[in-house]
Amino acid sequence: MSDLNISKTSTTHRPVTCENCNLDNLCIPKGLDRQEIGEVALLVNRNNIRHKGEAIYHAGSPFRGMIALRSGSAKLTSFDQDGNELVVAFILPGEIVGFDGLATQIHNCTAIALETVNYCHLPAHKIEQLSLNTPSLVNVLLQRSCDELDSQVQKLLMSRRSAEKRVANFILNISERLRVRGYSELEFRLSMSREEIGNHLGVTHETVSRIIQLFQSRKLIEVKSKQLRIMDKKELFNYLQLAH
Amino acid sequence: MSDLNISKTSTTHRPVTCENCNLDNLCIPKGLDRQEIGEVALLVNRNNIRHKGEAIYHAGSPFRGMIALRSGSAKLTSFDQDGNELVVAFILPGEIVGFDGLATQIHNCTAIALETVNYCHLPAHKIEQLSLNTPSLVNVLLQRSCDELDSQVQKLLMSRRSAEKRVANFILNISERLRVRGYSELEFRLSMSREEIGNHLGVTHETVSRIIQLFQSRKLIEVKSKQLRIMDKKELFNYLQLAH
DNA sequence: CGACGCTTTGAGGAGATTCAAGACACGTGG
DNA sequence: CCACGTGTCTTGAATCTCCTCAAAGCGTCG
Repeated sequence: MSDLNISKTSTTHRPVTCENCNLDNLCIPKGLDRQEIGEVALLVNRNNIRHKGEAIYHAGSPFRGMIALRSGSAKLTSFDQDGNELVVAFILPGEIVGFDGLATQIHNCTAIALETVNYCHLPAHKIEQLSLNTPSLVNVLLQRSCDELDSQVQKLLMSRRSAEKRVANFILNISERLRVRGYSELEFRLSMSREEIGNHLGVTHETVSRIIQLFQSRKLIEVKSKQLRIMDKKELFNYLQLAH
Repeated sequence: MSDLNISKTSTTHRPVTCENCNLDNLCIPKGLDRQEIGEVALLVNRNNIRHKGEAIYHAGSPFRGMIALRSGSAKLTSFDQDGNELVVAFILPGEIVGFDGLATQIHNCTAIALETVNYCHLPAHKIEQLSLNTPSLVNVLLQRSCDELDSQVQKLLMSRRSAEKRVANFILNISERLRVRGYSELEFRLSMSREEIGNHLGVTHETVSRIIQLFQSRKLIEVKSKQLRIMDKKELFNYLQLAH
């Protein structure tokens, strides 16, 4: 059972809306005031489910709107002209996808569940509606999309470093994102395959495997299949600073 | 004298504003109606000049607002913790920078002129102002920022291909962007150094140089220092399709 | 005209890939 | 509950692409 599947929703019996969602400080509502959150909440479809391997949306299909993950994890992928997959990002609870369809109104990427996911959906036509009544929503989307741009630049910076540093950074990055979401930062399950990690980082799955074993042999981490435990976070961090 | 410096502004003697700018179908006004363009035009500072090597804004400084290049060219760069430069993008007339400061209100990147540039400036505080009177402006910014995200994904896809393909794609990409802007698509001046090209593509300047010479020896291009002529565009394009 | 920076070219080496094979984990059905 | 089969992960050896280091050529600008 994946750590990411553990339900963290409120224990009351009221239906969960944006107002009482535990992810409100991460997701679309971040930065909106109470009233604005209420307006968004009215337009969001909740409790959509996808199982492992199922797509939330497909590249080439019309813009569906914004998707906010509530539980589980997903990957955002793109395909080149030969059909080769590129894992653009891994998506954790509270994170938003869909920007890849906003500019052209056609999705540029495919979002696929890595395990059972529950997500909220703000449909495309309701975004236009909201942008008239609640202009600050568009501001929020602009903010999030620029956040994405910033993190793309970070990924670009990492892509110039060695395979070891990329893997170390990947582990620390996932760890930090889980921590912010209230999960354990030192012990978690990697819901994606070595192949998908490698694809995302720009190395082969063999290289990922070798580096994970190397980190294990140096007592930086402990790995049993997809389960991962960080044993020496500080030293793992040092890896990123080292020359060479 | 750089091709990019050739003035393409209207030949009338009226001052240039967004309404009669030749770049209106590329820049911020793209997608806005006449009235909205007028509103934007009132808030834009025009005719800002920077010379080669000068910064338009610096990483770490407060968000300046959006910058639209009118003539010349620039590079958008980021720096890692060791001060290593990463060339995130090259900027041509009609293109917009500044998104890197929008999310955090602190610029994440530095924009530097590669030759004398003339740019328009939509100050940060006026953006807030516009977002109230002209909500569609924020929509436009959201569109552009998602465009940027799409093109980042394209760059990510290219970064998985061989150095030769990256250079071929780079040349074709610049060529296409110049064409759309009304410049010659087959003969132009590369305002950036081999070092900067390599940095942007993730290869060394020696490798860029070798590949440019290779393309020249195969009669795909003709290069004299920074001046470049595409001799066989079709064949250059084929390079991208080939396996291996 | 000289000096500096940018570009080109060469030789050797390192890091990551490719190909191949074996180990392990997980889900299915007996 | 265990045996089996498939897909994922690990490990090894050979290869290759690109980098590093070094030096020479060229262009540009004071």
